[in-house]
This record gives sequence, structure tokens and C-alpha cells, in this order.
Amino acid sequence: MKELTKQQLKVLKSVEVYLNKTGFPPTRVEICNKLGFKSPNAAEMHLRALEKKGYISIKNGSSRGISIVKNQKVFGTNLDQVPVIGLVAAGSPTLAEENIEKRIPCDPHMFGENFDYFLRVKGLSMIDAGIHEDDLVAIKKTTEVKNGDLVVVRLEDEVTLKYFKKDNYILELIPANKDFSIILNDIPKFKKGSGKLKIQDLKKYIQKKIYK
Amino acid sequence: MKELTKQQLKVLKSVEVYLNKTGFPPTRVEICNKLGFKSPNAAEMHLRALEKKGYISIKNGSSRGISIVKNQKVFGTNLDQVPVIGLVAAGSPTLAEENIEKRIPCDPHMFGENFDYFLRVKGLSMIDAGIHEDDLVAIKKTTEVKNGDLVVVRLEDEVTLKYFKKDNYILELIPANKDFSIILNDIPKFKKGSGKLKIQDLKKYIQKKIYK
DNA sequence: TTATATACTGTAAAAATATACAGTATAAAT
DNA sequence: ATTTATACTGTATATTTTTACAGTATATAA
Repeated sequence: MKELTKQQLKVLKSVEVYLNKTGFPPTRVEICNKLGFKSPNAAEMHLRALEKKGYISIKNGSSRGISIVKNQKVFGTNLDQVPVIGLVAAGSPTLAEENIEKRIPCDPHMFGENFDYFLRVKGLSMIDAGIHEDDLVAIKKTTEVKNGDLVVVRLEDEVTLKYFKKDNYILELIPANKDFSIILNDIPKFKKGSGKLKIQDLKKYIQKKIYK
Repeated sequence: MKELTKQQLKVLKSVEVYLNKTGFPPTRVEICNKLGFKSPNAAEMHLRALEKKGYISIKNGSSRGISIVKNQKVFGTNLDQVPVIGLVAAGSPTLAEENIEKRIPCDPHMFGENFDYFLRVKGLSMIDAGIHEDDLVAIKKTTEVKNGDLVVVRLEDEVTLKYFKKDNYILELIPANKDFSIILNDIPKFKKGSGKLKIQDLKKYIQKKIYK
């Protein structure tokens, strides 16, 4: 993404503000009024510069035909390639090449917050959470885990999704299927650095049955 | 929120679609082209009706000056009270007062199309569709049922959710749980006016686990 | 010194657009 | 039988808007 001049940034910001306030884009003259320009051509030239640099797109001949370009994906080429990792036990779901099932071109902000990869769900252990076999779950790496969060857990060689709950000295990892039993662990056995339990990732947004 | 006519809803949807696609609102003529109207005044009148009913706002004299009014709930006061009905067999889910579990203040257009009430799901019969016990399902009354639609079915005194499928003389009501068997019916047994089977409602949008 | 890029003013014309007015048609309500 | 609401067509016009063209001014780079 090319650098913007001070004035171009001003124009871009004023377009965004106008859009947020009114729900539709401004005209050249409206931009001029806002920024103190006296000629509509001032706005026009800044807009064309913003278009050339990929920050906005302009529909020629159309009034207010300005739209903010979110992800400067001209051909879908520079969409992020988000890796898909199978939840098939045996080792933690790392982003190492051998674990990557495939890559899906999509926007890592599609659920608002950023995420790092997709996990493909195997088995029926998450059925009560509305997550079914072959669903893709968007995973975000983090170190902050709250009670109730859905986390990716590796226990020995098994990798699963569990709800996280910690009350003082008791750590519970609750599956989302009533047919499965609750795994309940003493915290000392799995305390920080023990290497036995790793809460590696945290998940908030679920992507259901796309890209089979 | 006042009710919309079929055509007004079409216009509202087309504005939303245009906005999502382009980032700015359509002109009257563009709406006409999309919906097959031949006079810009057709769009104009629908837009003014939508404005009067509070679904959009229009900046007079401004090109493309349409914006979608998101939630006109300043205090949540003028939100519709949508009834919740328990799916507990024994009689069809009518809107009669004795069947209404409670009322939830919310926008009947929260899923785009209008709907009439919420149905609270009991049992596990819809688990494969991602619908779980105590989920609320938004129901829309209609007489148009297509194959694959999820419908509310009353059979004698039992009320359930089923997928609708009709091929010539065979009517299938398919549950969304592999553990349940498929009910398959000859159409003559349940033909129009027999009183045995009533496909009363049709459902397209699922509201999951809000307002417990 | 001479380009070259940025940043405008000022004007004007062509095209896009909103919007008013005059009708027609149909179904439902009174 | 008459009104009322919905749902348009068709035309026309004033206004909005884009956009091209001709300039001016200033700072920076070659």
C-alpha cells in the first residue's frame, strides 16, 4: 500500500467520517466545504490519487460513487491465504507445513477480530455447541484465556476443542457433547511449564461448513 | 415498526444488496432496473413509504441520499414484542394467549425477512441442523412451501420441526437427526383439507440461544 | 536552472439524479 | 357503488454532480 500525502489522508478521513455519519459517500463539493477548498477539482484530484493508490474506488459517471477499499485485493491475489489444519490428533496443530491441509484465500478479519488459522473438526465431540464434523473453526492464538472460552487443547497426543474453566486450583476442560464425559484435572499436574497441557489457542468465532 | 408491503420489502432489500455490493446507495433508476420497474417514480414512492415507516432515511435533494435506519430503538421502547411459543406438543402452536410463553422485545426484521414468532425447541430431533434444546427458532407464517424448507408440522397432537419434501404423490417429512427415523407419508392420507396434517408455518432463519 | 510533484482556484458543460405532475389499473373496504 | 390503498407508467424539469480544461503557486529534485 502506497504512502499517502498529508492532504490525501485528510480527504480519505473526511470521506470515512461522512460515510459513518450519513451512510452514503460525499460529493466533491461537500468534501471541499468540509476541508475548506474552494474548487471541486481540489477534491477530485485527491480522490483520483487515493484511487490510484488503492485506498478507494470510484465509479465513473456516478454521483457519490466512492467506496472505501477494505482489503486492497485487486484480483483476490493479495487476500491472505489462511491455512486449514485437520483436528486429527497426533501432535499439536502447529502451522508447520506438514500439518496444513490446504490454504483458503480469505480475509482474516471476516469475523471482526483477527484469527490465525482454520481447524477442521473431526468427530462429534462439539455437537452441542453447534459444531459438526468437517466444520471449520477459526482459531486465534493468544495467551489470554477466560472461563467459558472455547480453546484448543493438546493432552499428550490428542488435540481437542474444550470449554475452559478454572476455579482457583481446579481446571476443568468441558466438552460440548453430553455423551462425552468431563475431563477434570488438578491444576498442579498441569501447571505452567509442566509441558503436559498446553492451551495453545483460543477461539471465539465459528465458521460453519464453508469451503468443504 | 410498521408492517411493510411485499413490494416495499423488495425495494428495501434491493437497497441493502446494492449497498453491500457497491458501498453506496442506489439511485431511483437503478432500483427500477433491478426490480423491473419502468418509471423512476415507482422506486420513489416505495422509498418514501419506507421512509415514512422508519426503515430508511432520505436526504432530500441529495443524489443517492438513502441510508438504512439500523435500530430506531432509542430506548428500546418501540421494539416489537415478539411472542415465544414452546414446542411442547399438544395442539398446534397458535398465537392464542395461553400458548405464549413470554414476549421478547426485538426487531422482526432482524433476519431480513419478517417473521411472526419464536418457537422454543424441545428434544434433540433437530440436532443435525445445528438446532438444539431451548434454541429459539424464528417462524414465519406462509402458505408457500418449497422442497427443503424447514416447516412446523402438526400431526395429531404432536408438533415438530421437519424438512419438507414432496415429489408428486409422496410427501416426506425428514427430521434433522440421524437417530430418528424418517416419517414417510402417502399424500392421499394427508391431502389438503383432510385435517390430519397441517403445514402451518415455514421457517428459514434460525436464532440460536439468545434470550434464554 | 529547469523540471516535477503537490496543491490548489475558477469556470463551464455534459450527464446524472431527484422529484413533481398527470395518468392507469386493481383489489379490498365501506 | 364509491372510496381507499397499493402499485405502477410516462414525461418533464430543475438541480446536483462529475469532470474536463485552463491557470497559479510552492517546494523539492536533477
